[in-house]
Amino acid sequence: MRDKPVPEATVARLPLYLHVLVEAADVGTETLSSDDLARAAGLNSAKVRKDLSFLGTYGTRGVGYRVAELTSEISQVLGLTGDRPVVITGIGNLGRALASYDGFTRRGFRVEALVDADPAKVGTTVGTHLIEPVSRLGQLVRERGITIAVIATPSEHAQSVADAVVDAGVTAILNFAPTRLEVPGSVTVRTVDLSTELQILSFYEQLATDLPAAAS
Amino acid sequence: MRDKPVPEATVARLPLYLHVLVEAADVGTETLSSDDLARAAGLNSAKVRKDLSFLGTYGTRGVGYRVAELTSEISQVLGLTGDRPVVITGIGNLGRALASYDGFTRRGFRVEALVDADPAKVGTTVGTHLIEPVSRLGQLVRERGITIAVIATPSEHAQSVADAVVDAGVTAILNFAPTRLEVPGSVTVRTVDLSTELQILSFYEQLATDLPAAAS
DNA sequence: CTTTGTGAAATCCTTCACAGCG
DNA sequence: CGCTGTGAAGGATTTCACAAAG
Repeated sequence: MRDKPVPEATVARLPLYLHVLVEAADVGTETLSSDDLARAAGLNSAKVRKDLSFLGTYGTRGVGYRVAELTSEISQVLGLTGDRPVVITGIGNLGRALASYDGFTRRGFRVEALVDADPAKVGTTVGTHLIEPVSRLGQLVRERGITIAVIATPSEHAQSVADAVVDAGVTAILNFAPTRLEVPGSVTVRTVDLSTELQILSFYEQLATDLPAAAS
Repeated sequence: MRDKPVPEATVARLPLYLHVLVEAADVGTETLSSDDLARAAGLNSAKVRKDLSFLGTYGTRGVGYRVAELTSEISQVLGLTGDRPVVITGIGNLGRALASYDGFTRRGFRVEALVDADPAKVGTTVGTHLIEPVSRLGQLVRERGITIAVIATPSEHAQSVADAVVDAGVTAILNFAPTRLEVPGSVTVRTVDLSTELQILSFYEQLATDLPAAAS
C-alpha cells in the first residue's frame, strides 16, 4: 500500500475530500460512504473509491469511511502535518487579501513573512504581520525554514523574486503573476491567472448562449 | 472546420497562447512557428499544432502562424470580441484586488458593477467604481446585460449570491469562495480556491524534499 | 443487503512520426 | 528544406460492473 504513485488528478481532488470531511466532522458525522462523499464533492462514487484506494486507506464494506481516520490519512498524504511556513511577496491588494485570508491558517499553513519592494510599505503591518524589505527575502526564507512562497508581485518582478526564493531553498511556488516562471525541475509551480480563468469561462459562457439549451 | 468540439484541455491553453501572441506582437514579431509558441508557453510543438488545428486556423507550412491572424482567431473562439461586462460581488480585500486588477480590462472584460452587503461600504468607490447594495444585484445584472459574475464574498453567502445572479441571467461564474456552488447545468462555474492550491503544492513540495533528487 | 475495492472497458489527452505543402 | 497538419500509438483518467467483505 506504500509507494503507489498517486495520480495527479487524484491529488488535485484530495483537498476537496478534505473539505467535505471537515464539514462532516463539524456536524458530528462519523462515517461517510463513497456515495455521500461523491454527492458533496460533485463527483461520482466510483471516482471517489478509486481515488481513496491510492491512499492505502481502507473503508469498511457495507459501512463507508470513518471521517476521523480518512481526514488524518489525507492530511498526511498532503503533508499537512504541523504548520507549514509561507512567505508572501508583493503586498498590493491581492497580497494583502492573501495575508489576511484565514483559509490558509485554518489549513496547516502559517504566514511567516511578508515582503514588498516599496519602501513606503516596509515597516507597516497587515494584521499582525510586519512587512519587510525585499532585500531580506533570502535571509527570511533561510532563517525561518520557509519552503513555500506566494508571488503576488507585478509580473515584471515575478521571475526575480522566484529566483531569489528558489536560491534560498523554497521548493514550491504559488504564482499569481500572469507569467510563466522559469525554475529548476525540482521546484513545483502552480500559477493562478485570473484573466486566464475569465477567458476560459468566456468560452463556455459563449457556448451556453449560442446554443438554445444543452447541459450535462 | 466549423463544429469541431474543442477539447477542454485545449480551451484551457488558449489563453496561454493568446498571452504569448500578444507579447510577440508588442515586439513586432509577425510570425511564430509551433516550436516558438511551444517554447514560450512551456509545452511541446506537437501539442501546439494539435490545439490550433481544432480552431480551423491554418498556419503556413515552412513558415508558421501569422501572429495577427492567430490572435484574432483565438480571441474569437474565446468570445473575447468586444467588452464583456462583469459584476464583482463581495468587496473585501480580494474583491478590491479584483476590481482594480488591470488584467481584466486589458483582456476583453469590463468591470461593470460592484456590490457588497455591508452598508458601510455601499456608496464608497474603488477606483472609479461605485459600490452598490446587494439588494440591487439582480437589477444591475439585468439592466447592464451582465453575463459573468465574480463571487468574492464569504463562503456562507456564496450560494445565495449565485442564486441571485443566475436568476438574473448570468451564465458564467468565477467563484473564489471555498464552496461548491449548486447551479443549473447551463451555467458554468470555475472555482479558484486558494487553500486548495496550497494543499496541492504541499503534496509536491513534500515529494521534492523526501526524495533526494528527481524531476522531469 | 449495503458498500468497498478493483480488473476491464471506454474515453480523453498527449506524443510520435511522417506525408505533403509552400 | 522547414514546418504544418494529422493518423496512429501510447498514456492517463474516468466509468462500468461485479465479486467479495462486513
